Amino acid sequence: MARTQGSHAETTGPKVREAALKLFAREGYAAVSMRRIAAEVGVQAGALYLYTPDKQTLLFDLMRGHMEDLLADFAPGSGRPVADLEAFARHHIRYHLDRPDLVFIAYMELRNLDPDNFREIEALRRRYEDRLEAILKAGVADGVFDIPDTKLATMALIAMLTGVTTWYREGGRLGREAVGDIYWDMVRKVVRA
Amino acid sequence: MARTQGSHAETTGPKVREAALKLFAREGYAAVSMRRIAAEVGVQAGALYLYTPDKQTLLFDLMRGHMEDLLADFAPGSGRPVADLEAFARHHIRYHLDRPDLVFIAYMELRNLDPDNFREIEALRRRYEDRLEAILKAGVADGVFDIPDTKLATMALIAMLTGVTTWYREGGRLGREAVGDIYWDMVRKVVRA
DNA sequence: GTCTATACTGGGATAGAC
DNA sequence: GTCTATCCCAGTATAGAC
Repeated sequence: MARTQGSHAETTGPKVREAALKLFAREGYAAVSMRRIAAEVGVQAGALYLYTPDKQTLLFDLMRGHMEDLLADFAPGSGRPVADLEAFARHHIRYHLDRPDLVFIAYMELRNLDPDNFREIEALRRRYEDRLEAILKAGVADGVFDIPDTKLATMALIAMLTGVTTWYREGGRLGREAVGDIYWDMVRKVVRA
Repeated sequence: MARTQGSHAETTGPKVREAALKLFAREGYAAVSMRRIAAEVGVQAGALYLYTPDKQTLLFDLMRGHMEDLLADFAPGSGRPVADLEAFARHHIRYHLDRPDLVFIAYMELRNLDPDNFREIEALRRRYEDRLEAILKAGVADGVFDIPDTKLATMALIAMLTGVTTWYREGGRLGREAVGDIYWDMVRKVVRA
C-alpha cells in the first residue's frame, strides 16, 4: 500500500471531475459515493474536499460547464435561416456525440440540483432553445419555413436531435457524417425547407 | 410480485407501489429510501417487505407493468401505413401524457435495474420500437413514405414524440388535441406522407 | 497534499413482540 | 399486518497527523 505522497494539485483536480463525470453518467449522481469517486481517482475520500466544497458543487460545475460550452461553441449568425438551421442541427449532433457523458448528466440529473443551481442551469438551457427558435422564426418570416408552431417545433427538433445519443455507438452501422446527413434531412422536412 | 403467506391487505400493496412511483419519479430511485416510501404510505419501513421482496423489485415491477401496458394498449393493424402511423403518433403522445411518472421512470431508471431486469425491460422496449419501424417499412414498400433510413427515422420519431413529456403542462397554452395535431403534422412531414 | 481515523447520519433489510 | 428494535453497512464530511 506504499504510495507516493506529494503535490499533484494540477492533475488531481481535473481527474476528480473526470471521475465524477464518468461515474455520475454511468450510475447516477445519487448512486455514486464520494468514496467511489476517490477510488476511481486513486485517492482517499477526504482528499476530494481539497478540490470541491461538496458533492453537489461537483455536479453543478459539470453541468454549468457543459451548458456554457454548448452556448459558447456555436452561435449561428449567417442570417440565412436554412443555412443556420443546418449548422445548428449538425453542430448539435456533433457536439452531443462528442460528450455523451456530459449530455446524459445534463439531462438526467436536473432533479438532483439544489434549487438555485437548478434555476441557473435551466436559464442556460432556455437560452440555447431560444437560439433555435430564433432561427425558425426568421425562416417563417422569410417564407422559407412552414411551421405551425415554432415553440413546439423547437422542442420537437431538439428532442429528436438529442435522441441520437441514446442509440449511436462508435463503429456502428453509420458514421457521424452519415447520421448528420440523415438527421439534417429529417429536420429540413419538418420545417419544409 | 411475491407476496408473503397469508397477506390480506388489498389496499396497502397498491399504495406502496403508488408511493414508490411518485417518489422515484420525483427524486430518483437511488435517492429515495424505503423509510421515505413507508412514511408516504403511512406505515413503518419494515412493513413494506410484506408487499415487495426488496426495493429493486419495486422498481422493476413498475417498469415492466408500464412497458407491458404500453404494448397491450395499442397494436396498429389497419395495414394502411399512413393511418397506422397517425394512430401510433397520437396514441404515443396520449399514453405518455397520461402517465408522466411512469414514463419518466422508464427512461431514467434503466441504469438502476439489475442486469437481468434490464434485459427484460430492454426487450420490451425493442418490441415497441419494432412496431413503429414495421409501419415505416410498410409505408416505404407501398411508396407512400419517403424515408432514407427506417431505423433512424424510428428512433428520431420516438424521441421527438416522447419529448412532449418534458415540456407539456396541463392547463398550458395548448391542449392535448392541439399538441397531437401539431406533432402529427411534424411526423407526417418527416416521412413525407 | 494526502493520509488515517472518526463523527454523525442514514441506508436496506430482518426478528420477534403484539 | 404492523409495530419496535436492531444489525450491519455505507453515506458525507471533518480533524489532525505526516
